[in-house]
Amino acid sequence: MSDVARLAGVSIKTVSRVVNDEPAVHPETAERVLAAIEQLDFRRNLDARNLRRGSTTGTIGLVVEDVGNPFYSELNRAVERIAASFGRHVLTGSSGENSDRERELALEFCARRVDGMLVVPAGARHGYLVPEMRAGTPVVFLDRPPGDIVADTVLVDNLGGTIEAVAHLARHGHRRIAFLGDRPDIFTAHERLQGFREGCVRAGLRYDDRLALLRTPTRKSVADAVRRLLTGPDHATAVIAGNNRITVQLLRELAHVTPRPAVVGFDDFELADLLDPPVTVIAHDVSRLGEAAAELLFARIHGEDSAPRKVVLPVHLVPRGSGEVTP
Amino acid sequence: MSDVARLAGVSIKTVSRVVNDEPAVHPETAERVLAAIEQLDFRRNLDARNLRRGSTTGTIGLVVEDVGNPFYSELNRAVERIAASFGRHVLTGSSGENSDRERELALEFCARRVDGMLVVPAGARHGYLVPEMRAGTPVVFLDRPPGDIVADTVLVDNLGGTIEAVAHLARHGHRRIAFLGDRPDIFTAHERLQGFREGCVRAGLRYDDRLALLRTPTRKSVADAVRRLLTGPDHATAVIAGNNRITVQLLRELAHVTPRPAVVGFDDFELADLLDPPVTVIAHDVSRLGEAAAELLFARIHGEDSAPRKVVLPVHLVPRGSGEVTP
DNA sequence: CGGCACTATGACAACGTTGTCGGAAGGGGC
DNA sequence: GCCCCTTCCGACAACGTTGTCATAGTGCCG
Repeated sequence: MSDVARLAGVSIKTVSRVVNDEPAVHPETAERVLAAIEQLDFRRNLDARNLRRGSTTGTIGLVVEDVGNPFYSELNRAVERIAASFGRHVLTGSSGENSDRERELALEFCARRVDGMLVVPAGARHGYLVPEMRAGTPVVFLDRPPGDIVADTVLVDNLGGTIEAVAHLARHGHRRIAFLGDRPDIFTAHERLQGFREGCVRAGLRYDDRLALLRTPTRKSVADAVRRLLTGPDHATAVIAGNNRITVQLLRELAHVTPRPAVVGFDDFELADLLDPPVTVIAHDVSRLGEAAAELLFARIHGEDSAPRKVVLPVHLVPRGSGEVTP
Repeated sequence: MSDVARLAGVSIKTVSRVVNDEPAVHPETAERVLAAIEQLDFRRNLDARNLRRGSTTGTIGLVVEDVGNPFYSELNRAVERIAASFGRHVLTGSSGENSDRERELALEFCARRVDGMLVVPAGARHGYLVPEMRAGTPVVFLDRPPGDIVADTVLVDNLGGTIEAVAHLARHGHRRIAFLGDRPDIFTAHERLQGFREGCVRAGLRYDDRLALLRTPTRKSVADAVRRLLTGPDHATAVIAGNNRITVQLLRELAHVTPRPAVVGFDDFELADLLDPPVTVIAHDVSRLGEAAAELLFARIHGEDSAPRKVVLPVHLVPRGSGEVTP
């Protein structure tokens, strides 16, 4: 900046005025300064500016499990949209369902002084964020609640959705329904299992522990589950898949299984309607989830200091065929 | 920091030493300082640190068309992986295929002094980046080349892939093949169209202009294209879809069309193998694309200053059924 | 005991901006 | 001629760190 000032024959303060569009600078002087800036390829140093002004960084952090997963990328897009409307940018990170990595990312983002943070928890303990929150970085949790603290949270109705799925299958005559979920330490997986149980009870079915299997969805684990739950003499006639990854793996495994069990998947996914049979899902509005969380976060950033809120977004069953098979 | 220093009864320099893990500080003193830090919830100001050290920001920018598109989100994930291995974070932005927005994002990221930037161009002019690049921010373009400047670029073999698709369909007896692409001003769309033409020539087919349609893929435009190209007396018996969005839209439109034309899609996508019939695609390794670009970028960041490189990654046809239909 | 090396610490300047304040120049009213 | 107001501009301090250098104390060697 001082180089610019020297070249333009003014003081650095005047240069500062020009780059900040402050009034009270003669048009002719401004012109000279702009020419000098152009000539020297001057870029003002944002760090220095922020330091001096104590201003915000203009970014928010977003920690998800995997930015490559369509579910989270849709979330990411929605968050980005809201952030852009508030003139902010988004710093993203994938925890890979690893709580240490989640913590590392979240603290790193705080150290960068993001204006706020959105976190899809991977771990169950979030006390490490309390000092940050107290220090003024608002945090909103989404899709899953924080482990051991109270904070703003936006969830979807996992329980209700799974209950509805069971009811739907029961209405179509299924008496032995299996549930295939993700690791039980993941909140959504746990809650959907609860919904499964509750759904069985409400539908008057005998809940059988051996019909619920909770594992990280890999090709192998799902194939194994199919073998154990959906084939053999005492097999289930219908199955509920606990999330989009599981549904996809499951469909892949079921491609050559006959008779084919009825399937209902939690989370909608692209092309579900084009498969044969089309896949019935418990759908929820992922964009809405991201938007709601981001909007809440910006309310906090702008000073809203009411008690922590807990929002639960509705889900709804989309019947497409795969869940309407009669056993 | 001075508060911490006062509370611990040391100078701020010593506090600085502690937070930076510098040697030559007495363990007991360090303990006192750490206690004070804890008690006061001290967070060091990264802006000041960066200002003083003139250090890098530790972030790289990534501008894509839409972080919500599975293609770009996979790219994003790959970039993030490489960035993490270099201890960097990723700032993402969606241009929405709008060149002004692309420019705005790119310049904004530069103003934030990212260490480097990856850009999937939306526009055709990138002269605006020259001053930034000269000022020391390396930029690597991926998936599409920059418009009017020379810079590092990582592409996939659009031409070869489409030629192969035409050859494949021709081998299965198709003589009238249609091409459905995105807006012609998008590089990949244009190049794939060229490949389509060239492929027709090589396969000894009469190239018919009316069989190629380039539009933004919307429900309506694709439905219209299906009506015009794939039905009626003189209809094509096979169609090549120019990217993943178009393929999906196309499949949706074709769901109830008989006889069903053969289909080959550019870009692989999830569940392509589970559709009926499974969809033949020209596949390329999206993760590899992101990794190659990110690796090149980090080489530049670390001072590699050879001439701008142009990398073209291979594609390969994955026959699955939809392209092997005989007319 | 003088000299030297080493450890632990602090004073101070500097990084590149911007906010505050004050001053010079010019114009207008009395 | 004097005062006051407005417009334009610069000197200077401050933001919160860290690098440089200096200093005091300690232990060891000859």
